[in-house]
Amino acid sequence: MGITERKEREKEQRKNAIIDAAEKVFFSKGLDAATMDEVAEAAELSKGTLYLYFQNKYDLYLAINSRGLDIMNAMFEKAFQSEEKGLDKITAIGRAYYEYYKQYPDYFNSMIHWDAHSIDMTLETENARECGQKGNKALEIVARAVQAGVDDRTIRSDIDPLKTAPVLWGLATGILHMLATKADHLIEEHSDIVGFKNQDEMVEYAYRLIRFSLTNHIT
Amino acid sequence: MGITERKEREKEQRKNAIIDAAEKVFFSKGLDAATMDEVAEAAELSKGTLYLYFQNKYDLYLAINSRGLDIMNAMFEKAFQSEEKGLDKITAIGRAYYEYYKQYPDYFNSMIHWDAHSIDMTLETENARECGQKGNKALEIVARAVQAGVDDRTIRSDIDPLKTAPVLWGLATGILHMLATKADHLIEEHSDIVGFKNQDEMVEYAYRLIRFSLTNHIT
DNA sequence: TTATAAAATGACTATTGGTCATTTAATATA
DNA sequence: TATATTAAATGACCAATAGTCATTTTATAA
Repeated sequence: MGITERKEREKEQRKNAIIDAAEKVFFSKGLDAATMDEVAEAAELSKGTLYLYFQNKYDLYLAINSRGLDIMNAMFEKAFQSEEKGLDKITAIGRAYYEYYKQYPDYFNSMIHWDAHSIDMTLETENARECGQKGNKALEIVARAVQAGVDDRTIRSDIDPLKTAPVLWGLATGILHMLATKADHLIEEHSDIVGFKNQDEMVEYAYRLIRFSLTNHIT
Repeated sequence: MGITERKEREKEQRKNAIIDAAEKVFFSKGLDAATMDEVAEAAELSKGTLYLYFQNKYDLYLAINSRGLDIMNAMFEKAFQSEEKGLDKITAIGRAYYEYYKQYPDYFNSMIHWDAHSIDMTLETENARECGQKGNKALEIVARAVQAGVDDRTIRSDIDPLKTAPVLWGLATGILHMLATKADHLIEEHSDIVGFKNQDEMVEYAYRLIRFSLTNHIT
């Protein structure tokens, strides 16, 4: 009898329905301002039910973030596949990261909040673990791309993939964080300090710099 | 009569005493878990008094962050002065940033929270403005260093200081954020993905890469 | 049809950010 | 010095909300 399976499936569906509702509420109001009552309302469930599926408010937020990471990793995989050469794979992943930021700003922001929260709170839930694993997966994709670049000589041979991948990740994340949190203000209000017309230009410039550091320049 | 001046001074002192107390509480418990009652208790004042000096909890947190930015900028200025050549100034500032992260991890973390908060909440208080200005000042110091490097030819002549400064800032911040939020976990638990023994090594590697991208390599 | 198990509910509690009428202290005035 | 006025501090209070749990409802098994 497939009753257990069906129930399992329904449970998963309900869980996803809650996450759907939570996205709407959290993304429109922000994590702090959003209330669990509002999420319950949006999900057409009672508040108590939410806590049958998620340990607490932040655990639910991590479930949202986990979804975002899936989308991001899918975009990374696609970018990886789309190019032949290692260096081009890296560039493609970098562009995919920027695309992710632009197409899914709310998911991207959830990553920033995840980061900030990890400083003073470590949650030991399934969602927290999944987020961690998916973060590692992103790193692995980058590492594979760097390795490919070392192998096909499109990047400098003295580059260590296991060192370069996390560094590239940090560098790109730093730029995109800046876009998400400060860039617009700087570009619009402080053109005397920041010489970019828009975000595209800043990403292009930053990526070119990074790319430059990976390639060989001895003639 | 200097009564007004003295009162002004006392007000400032009280404000600082509150920030002192708030640092202890916020840094030990984290922004969310800390309560205003605890801050009041630590400051030996009633809770109501806190709100005579700060608009709300987060405004008080920004006052803490503002202090951190002062320390950071002072370290940057010192680093800038410590070297003759532009490229060395940039390197020194980068190292000062890392030193700041290590010596004042709590202040550094407050910057991360500031970032994250700026996504869904913009506070229009004096402390918020001060933080913004001090952030810009950091950027200016970097820009001056880059300009010096262009002038003395220690960095590539096609580098635009007003573009490069914010990018460098984003890159370095990205690396240090990673150290603050993920690096230890990655280094200890995922040595198969991340090839660093410790944080020092990661910063060295990342900075070398960035430095490489600023210098001339045509023989 | 009845018993059992699973899922959902929503009233309730505890916590806490923020307020404000009242009190206390400091300064100015007579 | 005594009194009036202004400034600073207080803490009881309120509203909002995360999280709980005894009770009810629904689904499944006997």
